[in-house]
Amino acid sequence: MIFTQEKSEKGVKFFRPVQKTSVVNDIIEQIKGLIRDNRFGPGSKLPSERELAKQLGVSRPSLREALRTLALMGVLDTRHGAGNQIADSGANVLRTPFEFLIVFEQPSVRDLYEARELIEVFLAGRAAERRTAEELAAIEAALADMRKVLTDPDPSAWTEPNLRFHAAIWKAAHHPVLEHVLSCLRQGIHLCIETSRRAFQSLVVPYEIHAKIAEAIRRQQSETARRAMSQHMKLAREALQKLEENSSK
Amino acid sequence: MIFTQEKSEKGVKFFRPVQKTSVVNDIIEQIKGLIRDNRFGPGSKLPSERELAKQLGVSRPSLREALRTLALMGVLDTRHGAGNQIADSGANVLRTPFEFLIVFEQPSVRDLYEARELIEVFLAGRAAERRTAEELAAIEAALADMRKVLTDPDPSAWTEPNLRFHAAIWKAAHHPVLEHVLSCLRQGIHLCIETSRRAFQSLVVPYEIHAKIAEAIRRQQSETARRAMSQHMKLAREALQKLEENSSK
DNA sequence: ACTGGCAAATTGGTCAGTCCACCAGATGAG
DNA sequence: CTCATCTGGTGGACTGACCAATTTGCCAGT
Repeated sequence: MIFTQEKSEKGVKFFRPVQKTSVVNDIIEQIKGLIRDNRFGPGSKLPSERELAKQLGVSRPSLREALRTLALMGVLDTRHGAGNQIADSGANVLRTPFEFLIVFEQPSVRDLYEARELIEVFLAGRAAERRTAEELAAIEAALADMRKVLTDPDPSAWTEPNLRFHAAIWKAAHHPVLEHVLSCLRQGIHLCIETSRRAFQSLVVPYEIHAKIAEAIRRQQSETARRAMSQHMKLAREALQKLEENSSK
Repeated sequence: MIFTQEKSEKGVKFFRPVQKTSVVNDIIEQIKGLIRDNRFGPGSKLPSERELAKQLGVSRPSLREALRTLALMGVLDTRHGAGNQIADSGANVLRTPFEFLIVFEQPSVRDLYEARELIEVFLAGRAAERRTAEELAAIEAALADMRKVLTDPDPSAWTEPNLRFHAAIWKAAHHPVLEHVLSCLRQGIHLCIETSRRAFQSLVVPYEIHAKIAEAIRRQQSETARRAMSQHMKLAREALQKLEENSSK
């Protein structure tokens, strides 16, 4: 047994001159801690890289490795010429990692869709329970826009309000974690949404389902919202499946 | 106005000397592509940093920023002295980002638990449908170990087989994406599992529920497995809630 | 011939300094 | 007062160097 814990502490007056595993990991942990303790709120600006490097007692390249990592993960917003600042929300934090997850596990589209269905139905139910008046308005506004483009010759006009409709429901559910997970899932099967949409001859049927969902959320009927969303997912899944069968023929 | 865009291009004949947004982003995209196309299988070793930097036509610091990011996301395993190698699986890819997500959104424990419940029930149902004989054996082995420690004076002995039991079910569900998401959720509420476990006077009741889940999975009764897991989650949630009430008093 | 330990080569970890591109606020002309 | 321009600050990227950990293989001792 060796007892050598008391290293002579230099007169450190800055942050904490690194102690743990690697310099970069330590920097990241420190910044994470600062965010957690609300020392840096979302959107607040960090000191310049040169200044921060001096305070942390590390070189700029090392600091940059840490900042880059955080930026890539969506924790920081880095603008050339301007500075680094904490991101406004954790909306993008899962994006890049999720892409790698899909690259690694290479799940089937069907599995992704089932996961989406699971969470989407859940959030629809919660949205019916917790939506505020403003959030309901956003949902119904998106629905109205969907109605407008029902007869639009360009079917891609449907995409934007459709996306907005679902996103509004997610927001109304007040569950940011699942919201972001779902957002990543949706991105993973984005192509499939596009293709399955084309499987419908008419947009009238899907529109009516969306309207049913919105109605249930308006009346705060959780179970009805869940059923309607479930029906929506089921139809979309079937359309997707039909498309796969056609393409495999 | 100065027009100085056409720098003389050195004779680069290696990979592709960077084209897009930033150097680091481009490197990450290239490596991601290499993994996706199975040019680098899981566990395979990358060239040394100096070599890779030369091939990519970038400086070592830039390359290191990229590698560091990938390492922190769990895509790469970096060992000092040895080299960089692709991770064995995407198991850790979401870990760190998820921590940041929780730091950012600061969700309530209740919300996290609801999310866990949602996915856990879903996976239990799938496990009943898709488990292989080996996976069932792993589940029942964990259950047997849980039975052994029922009378153990040290309540923390319960934790390990309990964790193994759930992990075995996740594996048997064959849905890696949701499995990893759930794993991160569980980690986020890890403390709560510990505390809620202490809320039970006896471990007999929770053991019986686990046995019920395993039985349903054995008989491949999906809906029964879902109901049992749902019951398990409900009890744990109530225990957690009771604990919160006591601590707030 | 075998084995154990030591040393050199390899590779990641860190640093200092330099130059370039970009953004923003100050500054001066209209 | 308005607007174009300039300048200081900031991030982006590179070079070169040195340190530290690991691996490898050679060599001495058995």
